[in-house]
Amino acid sequence: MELFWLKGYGSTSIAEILSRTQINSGSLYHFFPGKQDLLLAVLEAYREGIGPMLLEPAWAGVGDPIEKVFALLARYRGLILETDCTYGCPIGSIALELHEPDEAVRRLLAENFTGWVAAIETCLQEAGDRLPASTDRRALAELVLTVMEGGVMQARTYRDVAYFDRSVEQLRTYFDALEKLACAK
Amino acid sequence: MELFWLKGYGSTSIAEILSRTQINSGSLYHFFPGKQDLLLAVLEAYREGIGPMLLEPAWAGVGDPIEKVFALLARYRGLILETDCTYGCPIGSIALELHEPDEAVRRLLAENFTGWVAAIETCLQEAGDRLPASTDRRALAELVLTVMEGGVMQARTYRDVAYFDRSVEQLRTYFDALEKLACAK
DNA sequence: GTCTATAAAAGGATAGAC
DNA sequence: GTCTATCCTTTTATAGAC
Repeated sequence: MELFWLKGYGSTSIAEILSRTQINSGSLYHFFPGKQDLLLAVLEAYREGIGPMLLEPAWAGVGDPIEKVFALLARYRGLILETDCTYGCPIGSIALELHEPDEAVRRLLAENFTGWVAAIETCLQEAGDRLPASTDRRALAELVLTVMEGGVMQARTYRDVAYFDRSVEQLRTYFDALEKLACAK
Repeated sequence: MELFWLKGYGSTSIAEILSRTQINSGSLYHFFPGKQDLLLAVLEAYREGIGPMLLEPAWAGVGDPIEKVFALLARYRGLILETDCTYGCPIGSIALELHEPDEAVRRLLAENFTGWVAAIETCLQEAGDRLPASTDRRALAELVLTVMEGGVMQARTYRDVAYFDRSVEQLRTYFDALEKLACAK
């Protein structure tokens, strides 16, 4: 999991995985028929971890549903800082690295996005009439993912978290405008 | 250029480049000392092509500066459709594929983003007081790039252009809100 | 500058004893 | 289930004649 995140799927060799885990070739291949099966397992682990490993820590002590959205983005900001601005979303990176993924891999990538977006969408629904009734909450939740992925990509390319911050700040301005619109009605 | 776009940098072999171009190994290495030098040349070509190959075609017949922003996004929508929703931005894909790029590569990736964003920023400045004076035009231009990259990533992962469309539609709503704000003042 | 042949290493995966 | 040894392919890059 960590090697695929740090180096990417293609650039991680089986030899490196064996050395890192102190496992022998025979044992690994006993459980995982091929390298791609390792990727499938990793993507399943990410999917299962969205709640307990990502959202719950990010949302500890945060009750307001709209603040939850920005608390999650703040968590990514922390990851960017912790990695000296080299952070890449493991799902997004693999989604762009693999140009002709197996259908099973593609589906797991999509399921990861869907799980993430669904959690945000729930927040936006909890926000009720603080957002305009006309707002497509799913589309807005997808925009939040878009902002995270696009912000992470630019922060990493420039090695500067300010690129992430500016996109998030624009998203905040958009939310403020939506709240104002909902209020006016 | 095309092979790196279609297959990624790591998954494109020199042998494939030789076969595709009908060039022999000796000739290629005479001009390009190593594979990475090919990547540098490709990234320079993309940078030089932003205007003539991307913006000018996308903006043909479009005068309104804000419509130019969405015309460019519409161009990407066309690319997504032309590739059966497998389109990946060549710059963004390589930015996420390479986890420890050479400084020269990283800088060229950043320069590509900067050129793209600068063109959008110019549009936003041309929009003048149709946007609030308080709007950070650079940050907003970066958000446009963010939306393109995030939208392309999701459309590709889901193999469905609707994911791109929804993020762009949200961006449009944001622009509408900004224009309304500017008008009210 | 271009050609063919090939080096040298790294890659994923397997064999077969234990 | 785990161990060591190794197979076979692919990969980037080079050698050296022309």
